[in-house]
Amino acid sequence: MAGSVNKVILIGNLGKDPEVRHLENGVVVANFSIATSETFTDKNTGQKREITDWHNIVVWRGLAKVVESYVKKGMKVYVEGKLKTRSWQDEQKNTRYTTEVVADNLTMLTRAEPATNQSENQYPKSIEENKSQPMTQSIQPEEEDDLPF
Amino acid sequence: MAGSVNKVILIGNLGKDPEVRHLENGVVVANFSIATSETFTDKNTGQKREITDWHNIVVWRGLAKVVESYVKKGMKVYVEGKLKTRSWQDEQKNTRYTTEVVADNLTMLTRAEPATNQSENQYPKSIEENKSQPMTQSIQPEEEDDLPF
Amino acid sequence: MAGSVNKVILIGNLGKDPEVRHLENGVVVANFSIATSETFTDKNTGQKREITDWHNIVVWRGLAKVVESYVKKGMKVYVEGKLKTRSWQDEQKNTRYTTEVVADNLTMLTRAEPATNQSENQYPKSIEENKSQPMTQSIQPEEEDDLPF
Amino acid sequence: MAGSVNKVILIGNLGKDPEVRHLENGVVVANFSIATSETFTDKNTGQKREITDWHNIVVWRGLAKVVESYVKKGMKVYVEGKLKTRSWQDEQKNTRYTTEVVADNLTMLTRAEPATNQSENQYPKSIEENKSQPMTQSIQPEEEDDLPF
DNA sequence: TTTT
DNA sequence: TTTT
Repeated sequence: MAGSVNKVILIGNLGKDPEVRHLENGVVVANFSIATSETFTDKNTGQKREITDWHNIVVWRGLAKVVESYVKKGMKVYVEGKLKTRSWQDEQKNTRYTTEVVADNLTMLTRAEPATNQSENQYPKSIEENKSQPMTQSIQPEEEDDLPF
Repeated sequence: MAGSVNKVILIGNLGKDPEVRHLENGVVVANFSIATSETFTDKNTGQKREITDWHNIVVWRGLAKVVESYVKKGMKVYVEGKLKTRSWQDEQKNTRYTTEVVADNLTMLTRAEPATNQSENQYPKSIEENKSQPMTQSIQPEEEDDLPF
Repeated sequence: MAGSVNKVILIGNLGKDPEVRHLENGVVVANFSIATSETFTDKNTGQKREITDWHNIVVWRGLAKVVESYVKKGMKVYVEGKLKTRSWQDEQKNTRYTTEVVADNLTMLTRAEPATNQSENQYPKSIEENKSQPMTQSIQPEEEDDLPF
Repeated sequence: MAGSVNKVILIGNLGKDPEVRHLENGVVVANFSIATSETFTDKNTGQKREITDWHNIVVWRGLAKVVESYVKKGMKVYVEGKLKTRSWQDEQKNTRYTTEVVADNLTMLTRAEPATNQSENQYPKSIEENKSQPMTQSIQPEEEDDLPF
């Protein structure tokens, strides 16, 4: 179909570290999920309540490598991409559907630190060295809080 | 969580007429799906191929009434809303998930004609006359209140 | 500055045919403006009124060539791009500012017909025939290549 | 015109504290500007360069009151709104144009501290105490009514 | 599973 | 005028 648009814009925090796979052909894929939330007033109780939505994000190739190196649990990110629903077979041979956001733009809104498999902060030296490397392409770290006003 | 954004922007065509339900409390809900597509070149064959994605749209209340009256199969619409994934139980008591776009803004990009139950094109005269009228204006939701999505 | 986003999404109709320039270095630039409008109720008179906003669009290179060939006065287009404000000197040597949308994505929402210099509707037959052809496909910037999502 | 869309999405930092005016009819308006930037490689020198764009933001009513209380110089914000160009007369009676983003949604991406008139960091004690409070939640406009932009 |  |  001609003349269509498919665009998703999200800002949210990662619930876990990304899962990164290096495919046999050398292509890299990263998956992670981010939470957004909204507050509303419960009609019955009059109380404020918060609803959290979780969004599955997929990134490919160069962007996946950046995610592998810099994006991790708890960080806030801006994600721009397309909605894609893919089908798969479950164990009972039912067709099931999963909707994901295939991101083609990602900006970190939290200060970046190199991601590690040991997310409990025991960085090996090689990762420390990454700290002094320039950031890859359009993706840059960002200071979110503690501004010196 | 503070500081999150959840926004989807789609332009696509309806595959079928919307399904509209009038709930017992008087609230109206409309569901429909729209297709977006993108073309890409198949790496192996060098051929152009088209991938179509289908998106489930939900609209509530006043916007649902407009959909009921004016939006139907084949029309192209602009939809703006939020990504929501809801869980439900299938017959085998498995938890399953469906992702939808809950729209809070909808603009018809095809000239509107009143929707009918006879979507097979037997328009009464008054509707034929509408064909020469200018396109219906942009539609906004009348309220943004505590919705139980 | 890291972590910034600059995005504009417009759907509107062209007021005039685009102006296209071929620069000495071979680069092509196209300029055109599109109108969006919104209706509101005048507080004093209770009357519905419509406000029209005009937006200056700039497209470069391959996208400008497509605009040159297919986009013309009256067509409805989807435009996605960045806000840019540039300064210039008027005749009295005052610094003045013009804000434009530099588009990197453009989709025709009106059935495309090849643009002509005779925009006053004296279409040669070959263009009339185009009227029955399916809408021209979505136009993407050059860098969107064969991705196997 | 029917079927139009006018949407701007920005993430950037405020260059100065907002200017807030309380109009005679009680309506509040806030103006501020935010910077976005992008980096690119200079074709001639091969050097990385950064271009900063400044965007004029206007917010009305309830949202302006929140800006008055919480948003200030240096903070990073998400802004969603409409592009509006208004004309005015300069001293030489030339018609000039200014383009602004009239925001209807604003989310602080920096931890909020109450704005003060003394923006030179002489916080009274009560405001220091506020520093330990959680970030203000996402801010929505309380109404979308007949605005005289 | 995140975040305030 | 911001930010890194």
